[in-house]
Amino acid sequence: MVRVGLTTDRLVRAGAELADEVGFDQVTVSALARRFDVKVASLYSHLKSSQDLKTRIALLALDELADRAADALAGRAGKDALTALANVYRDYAREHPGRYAAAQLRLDPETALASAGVRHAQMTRAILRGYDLTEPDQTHAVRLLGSVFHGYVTLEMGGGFSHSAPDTQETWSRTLDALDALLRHWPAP
Amino acid sequence: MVRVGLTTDRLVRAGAELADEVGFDQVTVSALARRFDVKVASLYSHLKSSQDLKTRIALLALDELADRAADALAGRAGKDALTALANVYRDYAREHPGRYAAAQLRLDPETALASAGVRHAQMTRAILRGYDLTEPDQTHAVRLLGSVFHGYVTLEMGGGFSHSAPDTQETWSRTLDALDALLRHWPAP
DNA sequence: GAATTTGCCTAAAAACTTTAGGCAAATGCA
DNA sequence: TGCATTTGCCTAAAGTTTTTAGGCAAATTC
Repeated sequence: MVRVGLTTDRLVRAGAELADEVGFDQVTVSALARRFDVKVASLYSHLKSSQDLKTRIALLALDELADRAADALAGRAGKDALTALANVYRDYAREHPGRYAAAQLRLDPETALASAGVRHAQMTRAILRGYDLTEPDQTHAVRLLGSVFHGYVTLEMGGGFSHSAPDTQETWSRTLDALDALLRHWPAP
Repeated sequence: MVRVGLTTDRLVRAGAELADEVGFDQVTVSALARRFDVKVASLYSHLKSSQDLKTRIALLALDELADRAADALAGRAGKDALTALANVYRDYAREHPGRYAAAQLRLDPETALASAGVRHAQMTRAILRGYDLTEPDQTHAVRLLGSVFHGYVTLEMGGGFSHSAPDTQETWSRTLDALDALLRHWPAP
């Protein structure tokens, strides 16, 4: 009996690829076993459960996204940085729809805190150093940017914009213009 | 054998309640049958499939949301209307998390066109009549508003904002201030 | 009251999840 | 090198969900 060499890591990476190919909600322990040509039960030495697999894929995606974001932000500031970060999210979602969906998985609070989610918030905050916002407003702005990035990407990928006229690339760049303008002239309460 | 009086409509409404209680992804034909104390197969006279059930719950949610939005917008304009619409989404998501999740279900294009999704876009556009935007910019703004509303509500409900300081109500109202300011001074390309 | 339709049933197959226990390959150690 | 232990994948089996097919009795129609 030849051993395939399964590890949690290989399984999670394969699960992420599977997610991109067939959709995150189609990722199943059975499908993964099939992909490795191995019996289903064998995966349970490496994964606690189906939920465990999904959580690990989510954490992988959050990590990859944070790495890309860190890369993109290096040496940039102001609108340049804003655009770069925004494009990281949008491009990642297009290249890896299954992983992006995974990154949206609701994590329990402890897992969330240990995840790269924290890095994401920090990087968004870093962008705001290029603008002139006082502390409480920075937090509001971090949340607003997160909402726009995530909301836009989700709606665009879900086909929410597909039936109307101006193409979405145009809206995307106008949205970034608008956000930049907003951050430069953040309204008082 | 007493008849329970199942109909597609009752099943869908019960499915929506179930979604709010246990989460949309836990909604299953089996669970629904259990709730009516009826055998699973009996539901298949009223529902084509599990997917069919989910789609119908999504359509119900979109409809309810559109009805609430129409109500809220009646007699309002400008920032007043903007705030009202935004709060409809946020409140609905809080009151009916399962239904709100259902509303995010990806529908096939024909179903989407027949859904209340169209009404949502129209109402968002109606708000923009209170601001001074030319045609292509209106579409960009509709998309931006949709992104912010959906993104914010999703992140807030997913706990994405829960570990930081200023409370989310404050961010929400500052976000609406910011959007209002942005629409009043929409930047040229 | 008989005929038809309708509603819920039993039965059964297929897929996924998860646990328990087994055997052989890999690894560690004298 | 040879033996003991650990590790990796296996078989077996039970539980859940989805879906189809066919049956019987209640409700509706005439």
